[in-house]
Amino acid sequence: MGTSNKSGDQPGLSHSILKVALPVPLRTTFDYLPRAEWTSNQLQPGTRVLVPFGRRQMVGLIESLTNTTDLDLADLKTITKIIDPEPALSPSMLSLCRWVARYYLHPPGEVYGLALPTLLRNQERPMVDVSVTWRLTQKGRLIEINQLNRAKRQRIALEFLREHPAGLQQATLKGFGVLPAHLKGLADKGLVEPHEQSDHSLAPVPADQSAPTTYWDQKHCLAEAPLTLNPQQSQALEAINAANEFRVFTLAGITGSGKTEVYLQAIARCVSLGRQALVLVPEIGLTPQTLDHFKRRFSVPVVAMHSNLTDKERLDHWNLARTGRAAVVLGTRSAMFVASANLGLIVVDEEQDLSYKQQEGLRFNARDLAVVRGQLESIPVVLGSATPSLETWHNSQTGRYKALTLEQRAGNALPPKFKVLDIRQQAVSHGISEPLAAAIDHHLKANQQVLVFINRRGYAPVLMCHDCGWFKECRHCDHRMTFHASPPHLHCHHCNYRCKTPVHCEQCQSTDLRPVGLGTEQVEQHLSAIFPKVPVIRIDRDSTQRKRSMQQHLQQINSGQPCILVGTQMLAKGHHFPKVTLVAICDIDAGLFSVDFRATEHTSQLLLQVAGRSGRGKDPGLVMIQTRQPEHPVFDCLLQQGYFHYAGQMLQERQQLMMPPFSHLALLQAESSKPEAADSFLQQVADWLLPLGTEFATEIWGPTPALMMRKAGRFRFQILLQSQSRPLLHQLLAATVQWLAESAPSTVRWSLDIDPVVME
DNA sequence: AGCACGCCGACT
DNA sequence: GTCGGCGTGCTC
Repeated sequence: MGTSNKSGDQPGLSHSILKVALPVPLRTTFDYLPRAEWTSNQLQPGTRVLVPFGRRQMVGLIESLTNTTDLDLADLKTITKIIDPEPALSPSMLSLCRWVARYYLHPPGEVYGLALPTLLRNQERPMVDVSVTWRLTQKGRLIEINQLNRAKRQRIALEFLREHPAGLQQATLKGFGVLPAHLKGLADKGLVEPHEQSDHSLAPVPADQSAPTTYWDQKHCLAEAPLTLNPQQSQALEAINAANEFRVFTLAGITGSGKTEVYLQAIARCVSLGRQALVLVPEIGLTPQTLDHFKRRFSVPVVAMHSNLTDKERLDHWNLARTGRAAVVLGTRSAMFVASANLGLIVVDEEQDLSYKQQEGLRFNARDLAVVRGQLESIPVVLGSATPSLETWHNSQTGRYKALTLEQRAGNALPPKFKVLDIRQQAVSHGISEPLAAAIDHHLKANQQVLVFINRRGYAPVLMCHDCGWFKECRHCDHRMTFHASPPHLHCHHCNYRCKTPVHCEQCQSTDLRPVGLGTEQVEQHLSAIFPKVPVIRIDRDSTQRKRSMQQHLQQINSGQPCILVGTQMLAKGHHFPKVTLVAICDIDAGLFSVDFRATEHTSQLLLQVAGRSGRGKDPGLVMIQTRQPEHPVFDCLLQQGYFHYAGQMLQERQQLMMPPFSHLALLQAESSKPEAADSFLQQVADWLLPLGTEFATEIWGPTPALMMRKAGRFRFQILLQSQSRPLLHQLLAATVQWLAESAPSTVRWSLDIDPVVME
């Protein structure tokens, strides 16, 4: 700790120190000095800079300006250079990032890194692509070309440039074998000169000169006519449109009730006011169809933001949004960090979806950040869902969020009928009971399609020795290997380890190894056997790995011919299958009895989502649920009285147990290659934490082994912290993180999950 | 995270 | 004798 020479002691040196965030896993920024010739305009927070760090140069971001430092002023290094002529992050994005770093107790440099496209994170690449054009100088125009006979490429370049007096792009010249070095050679001789030009891909010029900040025609935002809204939809739309400051709306509507149309019209109104909209969809929901739907509706620029884009595409889209040229940004959770110059509305579709929670690194929840960002930017936020998360539902019940409800199915579609099949006394073959098989047959004969849902891929979750009960476990995880039939192999779904199918039992040498339990492959095979004339289409991660296979499957389904769809949750989300009239849920029981206190919530949401795939056309839908637990309250309460009633019941249970949303959780995990290291370290943490529990009104549970103690060859332990006071919990966590960063041995990796949603 | 420095095993 | 294993420590 430096005590002398604090710059703050020196008069006249206001704001002469820059706090720079660097992409290192340290919970601090680093202080640097600017060069004397730089103006404060060049040094605005959010600007990218190159700085010496250790013995290398790193790209960082000016976090703030200050005039004090904890170090000796003489120890500070000087910023090497300013990379961009303007800040990469706006003040509001900086505020969001600061909030995130504080709330999730995460290294600031990594948070800012998330808000920048990869290409800008560690490269010295300019923010906006500048394509370099070369043209001849006066000397280059006049020189006798034979003087370049000894430099063949330079001569070629000069010849080309003489044919194109307006100049040629460096990339074009490269196509003729002229490299930057050759051009540099010519430039050194004074024959050519570079001429910088901003990338034309960012070109759409203001259509209306009187409104220079908007890059589209506000009077003509729509490319196709909106649908007619029913009274409830209109009411919801009006409520959203009336909000001109921060306000969170929950749009709760059963599947098919037309939430999307409400979003689209709210977005239309937002862009007609010249402002931008940010729309978040679940990972699996951002299909080309969704994007097409938006692009078809709007005549203003819509850009996508998701992990399948190339780095260059992401940079371009980011720039379009940042500079206000993209009217709508449609993306997955990471899109919450995309800056928009003039954001007017945030929509989060299917807000309960687990893919909004990042499960490693910075474990943020994009839905929660939507609310924070809405508040920072003073704009309305819409959280839409047929089956809202209990947190969101609770907030809308207590009036913190404004509840909007859609109860009518759009068009003439009727709600599906539910039938619970008690299969305890039934003959069940490969997961399909006789009454279910009969119902499938019936629907197929009526020229309808059938969807069979099993949330497990592969053939069977276990391949077991019939003589002694032995089964193969993963060599890296505490988990059985899943049996896959085509091609035959064993596969660990937790670490991706694969091996050959064993021929005999490793314990008793018996060759009688049998698949136990259900997977999509098995059901597909069985249904093909009993309905040989009907195509059976399996949709899961394995069957859709090839690039266009999902699209091909969807095409076949949309042709409308009778067929059976077998699949995992991939089928449950976001698809519209108008010809499906029967949905079968084979194996719901596993989801009802999990140790995770959120299991019933997630299972009921998934069940209704799958059910919602049926009867979306003109024919009514039937949902058959096979179970050995027909008396479970989920069936009575959820299916008879609906999700909102069931949500109320689940909330009461949560309140009795003082679980979220009636308390706040944080999960501290530690892992190491040797079990003792992580365990004993967490024991130390617990010893340190326990005496503080009372003072900070926080309960400390653990350390306990993680549900799967060994995963991918590492041993995992955890401590769960629970408190009714968010600020106190947070204070305790902040102190804990500091303690951890100082004292964790290098063999132990730890992570902190604030507001965990799945307790692995 | 990188990248150094630093102290003990098998090798051109 | 050295090349190199990864443990520890530091980065404004």
